[in-house]
Amino acid sequence: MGITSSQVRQDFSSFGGYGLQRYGYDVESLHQEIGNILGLNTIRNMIIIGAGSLGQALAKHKEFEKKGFKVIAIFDVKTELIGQKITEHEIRHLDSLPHFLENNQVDIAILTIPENFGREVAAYITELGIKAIWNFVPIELKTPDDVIVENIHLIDSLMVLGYNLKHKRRE
Amino acid sequence: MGITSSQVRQDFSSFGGYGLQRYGYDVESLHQEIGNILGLNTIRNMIIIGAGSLGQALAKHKEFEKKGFKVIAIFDVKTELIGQKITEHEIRHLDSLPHFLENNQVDIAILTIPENFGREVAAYITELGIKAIWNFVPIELKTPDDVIVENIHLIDSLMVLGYNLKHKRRE
DNA sequence: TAGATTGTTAATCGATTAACAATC
DNA sequence: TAGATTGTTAATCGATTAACAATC
Repeated sequence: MGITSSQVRQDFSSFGGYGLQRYGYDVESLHQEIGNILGLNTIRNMIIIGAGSLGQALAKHKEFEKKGFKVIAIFDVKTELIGQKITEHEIRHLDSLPHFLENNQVDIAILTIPENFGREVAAYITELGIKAIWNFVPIELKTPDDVIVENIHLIDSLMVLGYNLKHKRRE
Repeated sequence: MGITSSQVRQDFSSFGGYGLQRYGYDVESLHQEIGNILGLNTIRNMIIIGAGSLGQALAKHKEFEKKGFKVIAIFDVKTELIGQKITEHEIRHLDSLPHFLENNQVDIAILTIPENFGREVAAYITELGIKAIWNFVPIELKTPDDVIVENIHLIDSLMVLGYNLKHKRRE
């Protein structure tokens, strides 16, 4: 992974000692422990907001659930999409979100909507009590202090790649 | 964007001076200049390897081309996918890649294949002369020194979000 | 000229790496 | 006990922030 042994030990020790001097680490229990730290043993319910091709692709992705991240609903505003089925989920209208939240625990909202709706929808869902956003919209969301945002900015990543390609620089 | 004015000036000055003291920056020409640095005015031809839902979603994404990143072909190995149309592109068999490369300039390969094929396919395409990989496979690719890799590790990002959520920490 | 803002140097901060003592 | 490897302290490195002189 391009990481030094020093860094590995340094990082592990932030969370406590997991190894046995002289013998090394027990891979099985270390793996388990890291999973605990990351909270992989608890199930997180996620909703997808924006049922475009990216939103649909994420809904179909199977790897997330294996790590405890479960998609429980998909929302959009386009009437032609409402009712359509993606995997086992019918696309719901965003207007039904407040009602949905009353009856379901939602831990994370995945934002895969067009750029121009980004701020508006982010404000809407945080007002409804969403505390974590996985943001695929290429903008910096301004959210209340207690809301956690994790960004996936695809175009930024691609531009970094383009820059490195132009300047022939690795990573 | 949560960046200090110091950092902005520091970063700009790495590439030269673009501002006028006392007056500030001319946004239009600065924007143009940053585009030049990132190479946004040159067109990059990209191919998608792996026509699953994620690969298809990226093919349909319109924002990349606006920044000069153009998808010119999609490859897979699943026979039932070959010939199927995604936007204007027919899905081609990966075996036809060498022939395709003889007749087309490819700057970037987008890897959206299952994890277990990651290393094998990366080795295959770098051997064929691909110099840049936008890697969506959740592994660290080992590639020759002159190959540029930019990773999008979705599950890592999601786990970071999960961690921050558990420990109630912002960004 | 006076003043606002850039460009640049210096200080600070945090993360990575190195060194080494603790210990199983 | 001897030696290998962890855990931790110290050194290094790079990036961010602060300070300020240059200048339009």
